[in-house]
Amino acid sequence: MLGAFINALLASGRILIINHNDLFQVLPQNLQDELASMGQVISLEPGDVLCDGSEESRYLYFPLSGCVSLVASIDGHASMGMALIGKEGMLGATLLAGISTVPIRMVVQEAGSAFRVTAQALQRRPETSALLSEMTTQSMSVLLALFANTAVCASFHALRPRLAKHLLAVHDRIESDSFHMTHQGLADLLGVRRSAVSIAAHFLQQENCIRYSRGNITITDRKALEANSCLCYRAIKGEN
Amino acid sequence: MLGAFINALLASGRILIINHNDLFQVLPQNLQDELASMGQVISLEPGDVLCDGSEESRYLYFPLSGCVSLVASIDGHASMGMALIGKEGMLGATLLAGISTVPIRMVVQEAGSAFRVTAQALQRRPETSALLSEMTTQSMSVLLALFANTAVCASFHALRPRLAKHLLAVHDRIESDSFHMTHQGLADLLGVRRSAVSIAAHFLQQENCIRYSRGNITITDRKALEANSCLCYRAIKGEN
DNA sequence: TCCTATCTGTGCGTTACAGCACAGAGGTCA
DNA sequence: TGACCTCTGTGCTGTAACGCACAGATAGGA
Repeated sequence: MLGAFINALLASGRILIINHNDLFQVLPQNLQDELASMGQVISLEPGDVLCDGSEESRYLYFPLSGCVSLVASIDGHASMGMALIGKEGMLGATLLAGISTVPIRMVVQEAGSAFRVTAQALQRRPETSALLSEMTTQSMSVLLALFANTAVCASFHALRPRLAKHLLAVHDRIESDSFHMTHQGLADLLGVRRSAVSIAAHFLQQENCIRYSRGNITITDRKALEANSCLCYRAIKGEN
Repeated sequence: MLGAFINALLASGRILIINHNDLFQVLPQNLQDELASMGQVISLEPGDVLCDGSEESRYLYFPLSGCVSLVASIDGHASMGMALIGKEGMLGATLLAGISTVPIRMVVQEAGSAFRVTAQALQRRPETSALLSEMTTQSMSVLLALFANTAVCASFHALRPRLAKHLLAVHDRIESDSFHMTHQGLADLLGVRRSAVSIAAHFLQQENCIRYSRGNITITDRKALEANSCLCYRAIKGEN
């Protein structure tokens, strides 16, 4: 519903909200205008699957708020969140080159909105086509670094710092200090048992880093949370 | 020294060995010839670092034989092999878009040779420039799938099947059934202790899948090795 | 208000691997 | 031949997380 509202505003020409995405902000105004006319703003609701990895992604998404996680899975069930993308990035470029046999789903984590445009539309005009290929390369390069970090971090770091890192990553991408996320949801993204997350989260709460209750998590002390996260968090902050 | 020999052959115009790389084989002959004149064949020796991740990769590498692993690291020491690239792929595209703060090194695992060319050279001509961007996108897309698989596999699968998977991946990329690789080397790529690899390798030897001694590994029963590997192996075979 | 589904706390045996240490075996070089 | 180095086997304790199970707490709907 938020999406429809934003869309109406966009259509009315009174607000160019798509420049809420960092990638758009750096573009010249005329290019922003042109892009805005090529796609539309949609709303992102938690659990929405923008692309399930088995089909080719027709759309590019530029989140304006909220965040989306890239979830990789094997054996049909074991899965893990590889990266979290918010308004600092884009989605969909990953699958331009064809369908991957290793399915990577794009799942909305926190509600928000995104500007959506088809790759086809961008390819029609030389300027936007050049822009597309540049953004695509850039975006995939960032994802490679994020994926690699996630892999090594998951192998070497304990759950607690990984949890802290993930919570910080979410916090970076939303406006509020609170968001909705159950222990089970976190466990799925971190690739561990729910009970393990409960223990780690309990500790972070005792340390007054966070407060949570029935799926509502609040970051109460960001500095303390950073102190409990692994060094990866700082390492990848420059990445986006 | 093998590289120099190949290079001499190439220069002599008597052999167009660069089409040993699968990506080249599909190109029209005139484009192959043109590309061949733009770069040179180099030899790959185990341990060679083609790019250490801290500098921008000036070259693109198209392996003709042997294999190269992409190694990601964190905290300065903990590291893990994210993907193995042989003559089915290319290297260097990953870092075209800029320097990554998550360093990914390209380390030669098995001796061989590669065709090397600067991105700059390819960008000079429209045909090769278009080819470059297509190969880049394609290559990064493959890497994303491989990275994701490595991450999830490392999180959910036991060491033994992962070891088997890795040995199969090496076997796929070299001519021989034997290759040089110590338990310590495998441990570094798999992100585990050397002693854990020793135990897993010992088991695979008892199962008559492999034989090894002082760094020389021989695949004696590929089918049996496949039976001991995780399903990931089959999943990613279609990926390259 | 009660019922029910969801979310969280927690316990316990099991397992895989960490982390360390040392011994023995097989090459290599003097 | 002997000294040395590298590679592998193996043993030990410690521990993080698995896998499972169940109970208590909370929210939301009937």
